[in-house]
Amino acid sequence: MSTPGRGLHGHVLDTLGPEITAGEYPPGSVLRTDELAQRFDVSRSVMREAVRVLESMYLVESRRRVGVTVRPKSEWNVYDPQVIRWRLAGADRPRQLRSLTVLRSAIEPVAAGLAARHATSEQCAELTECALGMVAHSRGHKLEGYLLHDVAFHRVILEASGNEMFARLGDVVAEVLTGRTQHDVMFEDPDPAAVTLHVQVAEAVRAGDAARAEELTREITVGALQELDILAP
Amino acid sequence: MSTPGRGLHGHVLDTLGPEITAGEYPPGSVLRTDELAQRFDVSRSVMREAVRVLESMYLVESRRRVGVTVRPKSEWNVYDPQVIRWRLAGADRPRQLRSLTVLRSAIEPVAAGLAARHATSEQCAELTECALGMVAHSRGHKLEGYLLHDVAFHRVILEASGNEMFARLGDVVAEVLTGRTQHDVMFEDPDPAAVTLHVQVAEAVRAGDAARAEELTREITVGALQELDILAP
DNA sequence: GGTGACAAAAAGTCAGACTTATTCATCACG
DNA sequence: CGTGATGAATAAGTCTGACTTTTTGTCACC
Repeated sequence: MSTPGRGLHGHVLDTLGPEITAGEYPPGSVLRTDELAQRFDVSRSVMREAVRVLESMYLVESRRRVGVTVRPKSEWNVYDPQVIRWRLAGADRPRQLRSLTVLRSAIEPVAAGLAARHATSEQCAELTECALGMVAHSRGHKLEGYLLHDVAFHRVILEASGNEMFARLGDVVAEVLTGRTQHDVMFEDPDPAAVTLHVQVAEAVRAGDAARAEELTREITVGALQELDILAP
Repeated sequence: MSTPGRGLHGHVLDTLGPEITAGEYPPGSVLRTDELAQRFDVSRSVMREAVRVLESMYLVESRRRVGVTVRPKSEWNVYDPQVIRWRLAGADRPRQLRSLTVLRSAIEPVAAGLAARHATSEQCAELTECALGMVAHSRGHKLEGYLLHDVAFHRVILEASGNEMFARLGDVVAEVLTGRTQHDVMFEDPDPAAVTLHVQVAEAVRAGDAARAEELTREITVGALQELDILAP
């Protein structure tokens, strides 16, 4: 995924971004453009472009006569897909995963409710197809296939909500679900109850039952929270 | 409060960003770096830095031999504070305001519930202070003072949730609330019921009653939705 | 009609010189 | 002593021009 190697400045970012988001430079640390350019063996122009990008992510601030200072974590643009990916690849991956899962638990039920109101018939069909795909891959260690349909399912829900802010979280959810399968929990077949819930959500959306779609999705996200030992109220 | 005039490339962005987010260039439009540099009377280096930033916001894509092509709206990083500001300042401000208010309605109740569990005593004190400030400015056309405390209130809630993703939405909520007061609805004193709800939320958080804090906040956000004629389920 | 070579176009890269704002230290003055 | 002005050092900011690389479109040729 991502967009690696789109030029020299991209390569610089692929190294420097993870370093910063991993907290290797404490807030207030000062980097010098010239030194960085030397370190990465690129020209100052290229280095400057990379710094501009980091600046637009609120990871650093460039000031005359001072240098490039690292901003405190609390100011980072944590919704930037690139930042999310860097952090998921780094040391505070568990923390990031928890934050994102809580975010999901807030967004997805509401999105499902809206989807029940706004989904087109094509989207309903896609949803059903995804749910059936999940069922088909729910037994016998077909985790890759299951994941594929799971991701697609949640993507469709978010898009069908008709809210662009929700729709853009599709990538984030995909990242979380993928990470969960690849690294963390879920060593064996998925929880049958979760699979059933997805099927029921698809039904509720098709039926236009917003309240039911919302509640069922809430149950799904509560399950996700519990997997990470995050207590549900 | 943005960060205007942080260099020539910033000035370019202040013009070009709003143009793109306003949809002046349809998706797939091609811009040339050299022409843009001429238009803004800056060097190519400066123009390239600006393009890099636009690229990191997924507004454009720069490809060799082709030029800088504008991406479809569906790919924009709509969570970038800069993009949000540009769009709020532009033509589809109403649409943006609706999206963000729906987002609020999903996030803030959950955040309030978490705040009831995690808020420090200092945060509880701040919250009460904000709520009282709202009460004090709720009558007699003191909209500026009311807004100030309202913004602070929601900021504290989001921060007290302990979730960094929620915390970073403080600026967005501030933007929405400010916009609402300055341009749109709310010509006279705020709804007394809303004021009361804020006080009650502060109480619930202090008491550690997560369910009550969540439900009361949900009522607040439902009110915000209704102000924009967005039907509540 | 498909295939491959060639040429044009635009972004990408680099090096070097110059400008400008900011900070810090020094020093004179109250 | 403090305090404020002065000036020098510093690192980012900017510009220019030359060169490279990749991609694409075209055109001849099979």
